[in-house]
Amino acid sequence: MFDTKLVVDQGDLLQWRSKFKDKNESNMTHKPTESELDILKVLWEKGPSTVREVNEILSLEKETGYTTTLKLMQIMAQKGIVTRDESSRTHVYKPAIEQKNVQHTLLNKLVDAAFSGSASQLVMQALGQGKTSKAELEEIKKLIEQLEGEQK
Amino acid sequence: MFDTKLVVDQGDLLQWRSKFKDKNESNMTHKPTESELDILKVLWEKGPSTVREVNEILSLEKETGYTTTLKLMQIMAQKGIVTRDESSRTHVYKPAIEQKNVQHTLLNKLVDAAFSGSASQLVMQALGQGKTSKAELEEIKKLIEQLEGEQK
DNA sequence: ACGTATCTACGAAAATATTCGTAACAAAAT
DNA sequence: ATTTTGTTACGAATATTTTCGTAGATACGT
Repeated sequence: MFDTKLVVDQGDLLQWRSKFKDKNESNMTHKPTESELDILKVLWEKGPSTVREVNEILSLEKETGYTTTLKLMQIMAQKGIVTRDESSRTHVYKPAIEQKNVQHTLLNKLVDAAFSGSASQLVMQALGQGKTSKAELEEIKKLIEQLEGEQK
Repeated sequence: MFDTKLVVDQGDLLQWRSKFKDKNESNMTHKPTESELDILKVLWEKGPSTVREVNEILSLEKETGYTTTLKLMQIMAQKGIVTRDESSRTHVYKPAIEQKNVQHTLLNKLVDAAFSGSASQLVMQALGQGKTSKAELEEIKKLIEQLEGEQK
């Protein structure tokens, strides 16, 4: 028997794994990379956009080559983080994951990684920065009261 | 005139920049990598520790080679993220940056990256997860009231 | 029709982060 | 004294993320 087909190096294996993931766990908790998140941010805020539009906005912050943005968005499409409308020549991309979901994932990661798992620590640190307006504080207080009511 | 010394490629330049940073901005906002953060977490929680101790704890979560942990901690020492006591043969490492600082940095990064700059959005999302006890909610409410008092 | 601008696809280089093998040495055990 | 164990240092291999150059195709202006 030949075993040629069974010879697989680790690199291939890892690549295969991530492809598998992509296909089968489309509703998993995506962890966009930092650059990907930058792009998502634009799409969430501005709605469906072309590569050029996204690149223009990113360029305000940071020198960013057009093909760099293009490539990233292509990768994101492949990963299922965004979808794109290819009906016209210049494709239009939109997010395929909700901002809420990503917030949820990253928040938990942060709580776990830097706040010893204590969400309230994180909240207090966040409030302590003085960036929160009186109205927002009121709103948060309301939420807390509501939550306290729910708890038995 | 010779201009040989002025020929510098981009790779070198970037490397030089990061070295410069390391030397001169020791109190800058360090952005530990994910692995580095894992290690810091242990050091913050357990206090000064040896590589073996850290590695043992990390191994509970995830297969982690001893020399991998060692190398990471050496790099961190070089970056100034940790310091180490070399007086005995087995070095003892301790954090050189405060958990508060890292929390602050990462929190701001997250607010900016995923919450469109709105800290209150983040807070509400965090509270909404139902992971916060009644006592903690009370504490947060007190903080809010205190903050409201301060604001003119 | 021709040239210019714009777009996608793609591969590969560069930058960054992580993992690990090996050597050298010191301490401890036998 | 010799072996075994534990430790650091270090370089290199892997993996991941980011950047970019180039080719080919399509639209647009003249």
